[in-house]
Amino acid sequence: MAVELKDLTKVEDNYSKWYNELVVKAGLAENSAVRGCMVIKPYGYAIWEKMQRALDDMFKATGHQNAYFPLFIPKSFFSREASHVEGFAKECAVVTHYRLKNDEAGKGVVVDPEARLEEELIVRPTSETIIWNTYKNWITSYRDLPILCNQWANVVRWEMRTRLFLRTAEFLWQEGHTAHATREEAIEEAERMIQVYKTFAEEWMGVPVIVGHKSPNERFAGAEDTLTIEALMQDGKALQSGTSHFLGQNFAKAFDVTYTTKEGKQEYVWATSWGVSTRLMGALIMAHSDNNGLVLPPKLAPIQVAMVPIYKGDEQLAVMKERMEQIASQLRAKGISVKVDARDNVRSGFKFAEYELKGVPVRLALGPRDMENGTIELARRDTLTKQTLSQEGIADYVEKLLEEIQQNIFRKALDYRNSMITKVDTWEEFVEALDTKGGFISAHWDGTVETEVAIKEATKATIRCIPLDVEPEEGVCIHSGKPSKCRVLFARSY
RNA sequence: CGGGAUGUAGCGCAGUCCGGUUAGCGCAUCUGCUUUGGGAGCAGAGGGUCCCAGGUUCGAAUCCUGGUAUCCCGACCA
Repeated sequence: MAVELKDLTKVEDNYSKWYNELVVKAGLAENSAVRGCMVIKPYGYAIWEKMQRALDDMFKATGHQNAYFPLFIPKSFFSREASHVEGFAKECAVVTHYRLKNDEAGKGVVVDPEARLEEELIVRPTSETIIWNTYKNWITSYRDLPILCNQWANVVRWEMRTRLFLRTAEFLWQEGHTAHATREEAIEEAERMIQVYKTFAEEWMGVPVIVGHKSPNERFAGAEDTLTIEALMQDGKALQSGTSHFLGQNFAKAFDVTYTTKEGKQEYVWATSWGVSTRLMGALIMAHSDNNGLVLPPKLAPIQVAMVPIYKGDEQLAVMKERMEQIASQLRAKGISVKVDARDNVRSGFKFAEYELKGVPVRLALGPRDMENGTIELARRDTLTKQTLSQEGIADYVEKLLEEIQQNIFRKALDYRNSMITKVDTWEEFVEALDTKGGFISAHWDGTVETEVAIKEATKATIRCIPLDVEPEEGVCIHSGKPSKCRVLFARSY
């Protein structure tokens, strides 16, 4: 066993270090030899696959289809939409050549200077431009609309500083790109998809999120409106976990995508795009884990139940293994993923620690005492409690328990999140809440970019969102003192 | 891109200031015995381009010059 289990840094000591160690030690991912990129290990990928499948089902259920577009985007595409290029230009990987050759001076392989591309290719940081360049060919009539496509892909953003899952140079994501005949239909689509994300985050990941609009300053480059789901991590910092953009007619105009209406008129198409990434795994890890390791919600756990024998000698092991397989097949019949761990080269205690580190929701241990009494020991990862139960009916019990754990993990995160929303009315309260407590701060803002930027410079806190369900309330801006019509949520964030 | 640090066994590190036996420790690995209801113990073994290149020296992991990679802090991050 190559995983080193001991000495996980404590959450309170250094959150960043703890997170990093956890990701590596639990076998989820590690930094690659390539700058800023990430290697996702099989166990981590298994979680991602479950997330992917659940999301994909939700996209299909809302009428979307999968498609795939090119990795390389001609440079000129970017200059079509002015704010889009401004938003991404600083972090693009650029392909300039198409051939290598052996160095004549004998020092390995070099880029062949003769093989320079006439127009550079950009490795996609997001695919709006190449997709709208394609949609131009797909759309001529109102009969062609809507187009509801999703792409599962990897994208590259040359971030200056990276962190496993949260911000890597290359990451996996899905990006939905839809085209609509009317403004209303596109807005409805953007709102529908942010709700899909909310449902996924809360019901699958057990991570409560706040849905809202981004302030103009935090909007996606090229969007008219950006909807976001904002989650809160255990160190009190916010994490933007998914976004859905109403793009207006910006990309249709940039790529000249028009359609003929029923009345025979030419109109520009309305667009949305929406995406979530492997960053969600970072959210999952940071939202639930403790000093013993990961805590995974049952719906996303690659292994839902681990079974560990406690035994002396091969004969005992054989007997227990057989009994465990019987119980395991009862569980599997209910669609529960079970691992019977009959390895005889590591000890039981090691296995206990390992499954805790990996966040397996339920552990069943079977020892000589249990064999005698017809009992089994059940340990819950979320509460770290143990109980001895009858082997009779254990499958039914575990089935219900997994649902309870799923609920409990969400409930716990929700209670914490709710306790970390602080209402303040003055600048002093605002700064103090940020420094001593963290979390979301609900405060009045005058609605201007200048104030937003000034607050960011003074405190590093940004407007995470203007919640959808915000209630109108007269007040004055905590920074400028100008009138405000509603509260917005501030936080320091990842 | 600015500031700081690091590069020695699979992983984590000591040794470098002040050059000198065969480069060392912990974890991991392998072998044997004993153990087994929460991360086993003892004994033994294997494993090295001391980041790369050049220089100084009788002698370089150690000193000098250049290069390179990684990490941290900032800036940046729809």
